[in-house]
Amino acid sequence: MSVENPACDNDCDTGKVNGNKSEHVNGIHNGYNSSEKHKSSHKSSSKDKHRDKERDHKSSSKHSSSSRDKDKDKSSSSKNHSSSHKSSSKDKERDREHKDRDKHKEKDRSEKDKERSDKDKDRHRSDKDKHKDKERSDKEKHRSSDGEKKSSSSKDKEHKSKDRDHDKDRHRSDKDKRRSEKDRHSSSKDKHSSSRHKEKSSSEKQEKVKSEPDDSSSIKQEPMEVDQFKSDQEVKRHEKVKNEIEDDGYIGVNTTASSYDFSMSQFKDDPLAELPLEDDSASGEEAREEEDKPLSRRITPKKRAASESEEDTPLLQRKKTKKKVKKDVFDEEEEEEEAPRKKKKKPEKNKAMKSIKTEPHENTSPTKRKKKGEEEEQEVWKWWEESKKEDGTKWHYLEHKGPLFAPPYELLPENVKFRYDGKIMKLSQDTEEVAGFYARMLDHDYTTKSTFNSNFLTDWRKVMTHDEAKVIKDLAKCDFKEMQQYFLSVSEKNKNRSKEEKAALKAKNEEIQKEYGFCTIDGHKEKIGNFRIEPPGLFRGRGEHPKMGMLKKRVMPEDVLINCSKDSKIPKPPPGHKWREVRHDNTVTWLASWTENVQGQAKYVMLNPSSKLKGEKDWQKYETARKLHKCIDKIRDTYRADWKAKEMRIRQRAVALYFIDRLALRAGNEKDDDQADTVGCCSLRVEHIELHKEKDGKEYVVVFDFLGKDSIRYYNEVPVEKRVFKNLEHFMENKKDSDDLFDRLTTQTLNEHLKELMPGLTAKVFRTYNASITLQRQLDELTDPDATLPEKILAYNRANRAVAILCNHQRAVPKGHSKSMEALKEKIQVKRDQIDEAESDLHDAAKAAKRGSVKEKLACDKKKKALERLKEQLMKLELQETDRDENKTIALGTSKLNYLDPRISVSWCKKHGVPIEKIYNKTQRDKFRWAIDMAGPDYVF
DNA sequence: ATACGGACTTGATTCTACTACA
DNA sequence: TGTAGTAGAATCAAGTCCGTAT
Repeated sequence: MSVENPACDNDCDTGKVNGNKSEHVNGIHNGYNSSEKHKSSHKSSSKDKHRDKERDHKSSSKHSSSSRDKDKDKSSSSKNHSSSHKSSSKDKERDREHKDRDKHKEKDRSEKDKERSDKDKDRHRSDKDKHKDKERSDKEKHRSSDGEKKSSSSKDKEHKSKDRDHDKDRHRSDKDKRRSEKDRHSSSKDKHSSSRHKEKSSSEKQEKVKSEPDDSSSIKQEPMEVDQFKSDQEVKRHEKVKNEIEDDGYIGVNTTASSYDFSMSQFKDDPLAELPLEDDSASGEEAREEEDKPLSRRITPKKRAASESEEDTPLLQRKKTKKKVKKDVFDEEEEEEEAPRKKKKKPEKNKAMKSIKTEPHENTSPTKRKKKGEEEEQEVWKWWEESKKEDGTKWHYLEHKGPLFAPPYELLPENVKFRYDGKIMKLSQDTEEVAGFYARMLDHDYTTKSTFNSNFLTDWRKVMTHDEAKVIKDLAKCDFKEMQQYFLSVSEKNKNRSKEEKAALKAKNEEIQKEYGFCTIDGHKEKIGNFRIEPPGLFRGRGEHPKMGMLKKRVMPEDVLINCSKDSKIPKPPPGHKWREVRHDNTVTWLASWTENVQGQAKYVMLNPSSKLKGEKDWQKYETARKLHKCIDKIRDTYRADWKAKEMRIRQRAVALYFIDRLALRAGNEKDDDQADTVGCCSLRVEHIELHKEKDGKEYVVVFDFLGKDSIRYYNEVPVEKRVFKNLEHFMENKKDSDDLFDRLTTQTLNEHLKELMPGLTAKVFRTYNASITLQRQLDELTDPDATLPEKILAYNRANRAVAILCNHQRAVPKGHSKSMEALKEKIQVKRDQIDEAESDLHDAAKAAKRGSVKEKLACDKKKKALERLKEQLMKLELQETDRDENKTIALGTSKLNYLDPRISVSWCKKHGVPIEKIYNKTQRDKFRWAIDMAGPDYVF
């Protein structure tokens, strides 16, 4: 199947290809070492590496499960050199642990194999086959032998036979291979950045448009499916749900949980889709206005720093021009709100803010909400009912207590020894602290990676005393075992704390939260998101991060910038310390910041998502997405037309945009070599796609396979239009695997172009837009107004899931998943038996009732009711089963929190009488308070 | 033009607290 | 009452995008 944006279904073949997301392996492709990567200044090196990696990963995936096991064994024995000779006692211990883990893994593996093969089977099935499946009973399915499944799965495309655990194992072993391979390659590493440039010019010459038949006229507008991987359970559920519900029109043509139908006609019927594009001239003017903004009006940090005295100059004026544009946009959108919005008089905020403490502003409309239990009444600031600030400043008054620093290091007890080369060694405080960071991670896979180990050792030696550094040179000779044991025992002790201790601790934490967790902003008390400064530790990059294992240093007040109102009570640094700087910049939202030493990036203390500052921005984000909805047709027409453009630059842009729109890919900024090698749309390389004129019965299939954000694998097989396909072929001509696919395109140029199409439009808006519109359409499609509450919730989760799949949001299979599924299944079986029993009981009772007395009739009624109750319970359990299984590898949270316009969910809840608590938990309700308050049942995205 | 860095959002993982169950 | 499992919260890495410096 192709996972794609259902809203953008105007172009491709009807078919779905069985790509699948289930095996987008989570961050686990990191298994090869790239410690040398950052040393090489040539991008090609990392790219080559990546190619190697992918090659490996392709070939390795061909392994049968047994060879995988072998690999695994190999890997455990072939851990990198330095870590392989850790002290023998440690090894034993770890071995034991590994064995335990392996046992579990083995179990999991066999199960996963089964599941995977099921999935694979399903995935590759033609539609006809799928229909056959529908007819097959789940019992039959379960009976079918594992072996059979395996053999069928092994025929499947290699990629698909993966899941996280396997990958982890495999990669660990493949790592070494890769390393050696890489080394081999490294000598021949091409400096392709320069070669790429050369090629650019050469390919420029080739870029005459080949006259292709205009196939745009033959756009197929048949329904397109976002099909997901199907599993055993899905088929099973499919049957159940289909039988029970489909007749009622509960679910569309294909009722598989994972196959959603999206039809263009539906799209076209959308009244909003037909709305004319916004006035171009107006938007052009806005853009011009933006451009016209004098540089002098803009604030630079330098300026800021240079002129502490300048603080008083009205900052609000500085960004006025820009913000005016924003404001216009926003206001315009606000008018479209169907939720009645009482416009309140704008409070005068910038005067005498000092005097305002935590009292709610008189002009705001706080409502009082009684929270359950002891919780006192909480003021709710309905900022969304106020008009927006026009001047672009983020606040007028800001007061807070400053960040909370990590607790100081506590020395280990005397009896906890560190040994080097078998000999006890007393470490200095700093050295011991850093050693402790490593000891805590001993159980983690990280410590088996040589990049991690070498980075750690390097940084560790930096904090050592001269004498220590003279001795400690080989990590393999270090024995952290006692330290690790100690930490484990401490955490064990913490777990077993008495009630009183726990209560005391809780109280203490609440106290801290009370003191540091809130700030006063424009007269309102608001929650801070992360008031704790990150404690020191070892950097844990995701994927193959060249800096993993480096020491994240302790942040001192001298490193911290404080941002607050000049006239506020300025937070006091801890005794004996000073802040690095106190500034009063109300054009930013952070309260404190510091620079982290590993990547040199700024870290910020910011407000909680429930705050006005964050909420307003969030709201605005969805408004931009809604605006895109109005001109999406035109934009799609534009990029389709651009596929035929003369200029390569424009064609590349158009094809990239098509991917971003249809597949919800991320923009894909350029990355440095000292980061993990991951890509997005604009940074895709030739090696990341494969073109198939024909694949699995589909024409013009593009296979994407790359590591995206967080090194999460994106794998998708997508049938595209011929013109896109031809363009891609053209883009790939005369290029090496490691060359950029879109060599004339950067995120900047793409976004510039998008800005011209619609003010405020950037690549990421497409993700938001497509996620939200998908949710809305899915909800419309999947919700049966007459369904029971659990069914409705299942429908919601499915709609949510469709989005998560579109966005490729994955998670590791929860630890006890298979176990808990089994338990659930057992429960269901028990329930079924009960129902059988109840049915026969009822049968008897009915007979008796026919003959007779009132008493018997009553008994019969009673039995009837009991049976109904049981059936209801069964259905609930079954729904739970489906939901849980479908969610196994998919993370719903991210899309719920970041991509789905909450008003869609809120209106759905209101329309269908679903309590909002069933959809949003407390934090989410806090974050989306504005939406809950504002959206009525008729809200349309 | 492009490199760089600031500010903010997005995202998976890890920690913790709570809940359901034996 | 203790425990396992899970949901929710916290954490912090890794993106996007924008403006400025070079």
